[in-house]
Amino acid sequence: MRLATWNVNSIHARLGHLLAWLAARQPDVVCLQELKVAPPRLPQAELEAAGYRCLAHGEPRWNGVAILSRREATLLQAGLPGAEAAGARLIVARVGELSVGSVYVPNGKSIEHADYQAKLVWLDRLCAWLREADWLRGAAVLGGDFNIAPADLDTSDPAGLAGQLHHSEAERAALGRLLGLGLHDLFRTRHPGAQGFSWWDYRGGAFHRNQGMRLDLLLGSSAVLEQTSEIWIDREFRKRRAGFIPSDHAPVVAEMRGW
DNA sequence: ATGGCGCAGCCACTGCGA
Repeated sequence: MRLATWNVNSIHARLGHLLAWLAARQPDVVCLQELKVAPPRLPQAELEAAGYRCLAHGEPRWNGVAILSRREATLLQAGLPGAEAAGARLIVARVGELSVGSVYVPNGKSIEHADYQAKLVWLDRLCAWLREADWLRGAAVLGGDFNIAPADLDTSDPAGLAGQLHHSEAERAALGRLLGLGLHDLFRTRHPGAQGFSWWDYRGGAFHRNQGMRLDLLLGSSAVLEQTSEIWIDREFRKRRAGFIPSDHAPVVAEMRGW
């Protein structure tokens, strides 16, 4: 089974790119973030024609998360309870024996901004909700844009950006508490010393210069880690291709023996 | 000249992303 997460930066603007990627990579389950579309305007027909069911939690203009699957999927949760005002940032579904969550953590703007404190509160609420979640105890994956560079290896300028947004101790501690629930950062676990970014700024030729961060993570339970044979970042689809403007994020893809 | 992006929407500017 092939499972992926991808912040598409608007599912409408990216639809042609997304369909080309689905056809090329043939993933079985995909966590999407930043749909930026009201639910009635989701491209359900195009996704179905491509062979994918789509469970989504969206709102106009901002945020929005979805889970695509080739198999039947059952919705377990749409929205983080108690954090609805922060936007549509969480959806959880069951696909066969596997539970899958797609998450879009608030950006935070800057460590001086009120949104940064709201980001930390949101992460604490997610952690508290997951602690009580039955679905996390079995074969489970939480995939998405966590908006945190987990360690210095995951950013192109660890000295210059030390303590700044995505790099602060408080953000990394919050991510650490999520991992403390029994989750594993699949990329880091399988590639302990490798530097692999998943986001590059649109500006300044950042992708070409490989100035980026690893913000997009697949966190798996122990049962999932045992079944993960490979995990890789699909940089090909961050490149500008004929007729397509890419997202500023690349897909992160995991290969699993089970399910 | 101090930016060399891209998205959606009460649409020609603004807010947001990271």
